[in-house]
Amino acid sequence: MPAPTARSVTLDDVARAAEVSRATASRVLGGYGFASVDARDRVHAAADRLGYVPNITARALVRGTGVRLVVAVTGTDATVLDDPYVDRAVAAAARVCAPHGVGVSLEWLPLDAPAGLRRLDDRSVCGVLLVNTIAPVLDAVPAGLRGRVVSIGVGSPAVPSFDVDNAGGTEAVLRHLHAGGRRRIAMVTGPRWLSCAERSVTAYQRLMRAAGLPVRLVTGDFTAARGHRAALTALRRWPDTDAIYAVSDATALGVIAALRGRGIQVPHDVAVAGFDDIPYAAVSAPALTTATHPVARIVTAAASAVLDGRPVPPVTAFPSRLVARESA
Amino acid sequence: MPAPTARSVTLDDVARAAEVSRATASRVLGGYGFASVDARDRVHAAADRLGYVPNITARALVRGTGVRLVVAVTGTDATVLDDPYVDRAVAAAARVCAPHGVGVSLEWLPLDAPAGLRRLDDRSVCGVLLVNTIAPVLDAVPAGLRGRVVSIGVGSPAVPSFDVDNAGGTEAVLRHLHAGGRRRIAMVTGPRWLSCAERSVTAYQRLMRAAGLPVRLVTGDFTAARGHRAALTALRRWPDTDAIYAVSDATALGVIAALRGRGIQVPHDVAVAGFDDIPYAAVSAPALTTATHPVARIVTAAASAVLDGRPVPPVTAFPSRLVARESA
DNA sequence: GTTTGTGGTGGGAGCGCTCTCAGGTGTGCG
DNA sequence: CGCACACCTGAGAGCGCTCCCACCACAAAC
Repeated sequence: MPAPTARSVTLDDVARAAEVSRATASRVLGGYGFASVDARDRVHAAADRLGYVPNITARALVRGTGVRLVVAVTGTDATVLDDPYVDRAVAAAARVCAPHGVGVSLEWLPLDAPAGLRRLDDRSVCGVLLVNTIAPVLDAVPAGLRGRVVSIGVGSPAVPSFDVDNAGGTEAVLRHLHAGGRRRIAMVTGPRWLSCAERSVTAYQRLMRAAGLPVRLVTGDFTAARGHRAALTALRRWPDTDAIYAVSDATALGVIAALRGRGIQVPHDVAVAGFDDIPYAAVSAPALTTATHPVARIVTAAASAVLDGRPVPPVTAFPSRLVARESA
Repeated sequence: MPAPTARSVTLDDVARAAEVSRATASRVLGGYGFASVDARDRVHAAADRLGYVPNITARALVRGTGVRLVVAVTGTDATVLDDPYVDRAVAAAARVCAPHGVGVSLEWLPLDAPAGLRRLDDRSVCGVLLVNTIAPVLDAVPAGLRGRVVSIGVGSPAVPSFDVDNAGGTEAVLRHLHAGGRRRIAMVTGPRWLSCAERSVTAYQRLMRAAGLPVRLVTGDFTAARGHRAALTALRRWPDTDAIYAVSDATALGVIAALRGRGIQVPHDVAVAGFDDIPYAAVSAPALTTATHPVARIVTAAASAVLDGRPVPPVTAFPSRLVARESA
């Protein structure tokens, strides 16, 4: 339970000191309505002298605007909150919200309890950013939250989506591998319940089939550890694999570590590509070829949309771009 | 400007539906004071039926408790907010705060404007976590914020500190390098204005002098790019360097990339060690030897202390532990 | 002279909640 | 029977703010 904070200077104090009414002080400080130059000066002087800082809680209460934006991450367990993608999203959201005096909360939305969203239907919540979410969660958005929820990923008629062009990014990576002469390309997927990761899988399947190449899928979960295991599985099943495309960079780094452990040269024997362009992709050995997308821009756009409360187009797609480095 | 949220079910609605007064409903839902079994049942039933969610803003206003916790990061520019350490801190803080309905804001505190803290002396702020801060900022903590501020790093008489044992961690790493036969150990520092990073430098200097070994310092800034440059500088100045200790893992990964670029074998020719144990330390090539410290635990402790408002010991130190991997 | 602005001001309601306080009603005990 | 002492309840003040609305003074237009 947060402890009460010390009493501070209120608008009443300022008004009294400036010898005007609270309404006038509010008008001056809020910058709306009329006020004589004289009153304006006196109020500003008093506010400065007293060190007045408006109480955002009270403002939020009367305006009914909410004071925190929730980043809700869907997943099987709370470890999804440790994802670097989530970290970046929270940081970007926090930066957008800070000037509004709005805080950011991180919530885990269990995969099997989509109704958990209801808990957020509280007027202190000015918006929700759904990360890595699934259709049942979108369907469970309570009416009171409508218009204040956006999804970073899959959308729905009721929930606008700000999304990465996973299919386009996947295509760029696969074309690059193909251009490098790779033909037996395995893919380490994300969790299969996550439709935005599945879009990459669908794109992979489509492109491989179109090119008459074999489809080789191993399920991963975005983590490096799982990527490590997945690489070994792929090599066991299809020893002639000459490239591995991982749906996240963390996974790709795990794949590279596994190959190194097996004495397999990257990219000479097996090329490896990831997806995300995390900071360490550039300094891994070999430096990781991946697809980049503007997480910060996506989240900034999404958070701004929620905060502004403007109507938003149902889908805003952000392009993904190939970053060719050493690993493929 | 956040948009007004839809009108939702209030305590009055619940009270009316349960045919009790607002006070009784509040008492039942708040779990304090007396209430007959009958009233209790009716209120709970009504709350469930109506889908009542308390408005945390209103509660915070009347209790005067604040609804957001600010993570304030000191640095020369806003890019400090992209630090993975900061990301982890925000995520951990958000997780502690969420159950209290408290949001987390991220603020950048310019290095040359310690008074920026004053802006936070607002009753909507229930606490401040100072990250990577410096003495002038601590001295500038406004009176109204006293008791609600803790520092992750250097402390002061007015501001309790939750800190990593940088000196101990540095000692552990250097002893490990020494035990591996390394004698010409260069160090890539953090920003020189950051006293908690400087503690590592002091420990390095002390230990090297005590062992009669040369002190070789290059200034870094925690980034991989700077680590890359710093490694080249160190090699130019002291070509016989046989180990590089970087004060952050990101820096160390940059160092390894630079050495690889020069065709220098790690750890055969030059050993490399970092500090932090970020997730990618384990999957880099070679896997990075580093010192780990419990960021999540530190921040959790700090955030809980602020939220609880209990008096806190002036300094709480968290041990740092060597993680020996391949790079040293 | 009356009407219609137009700039300026303050009263006051009310956002949704907590919590004090003054009052009940019922039981046990001297 | 009176009194203390539970248990239980609701009226109401008030957290700090915004903003509607009534009001006033004065000037311009009819």
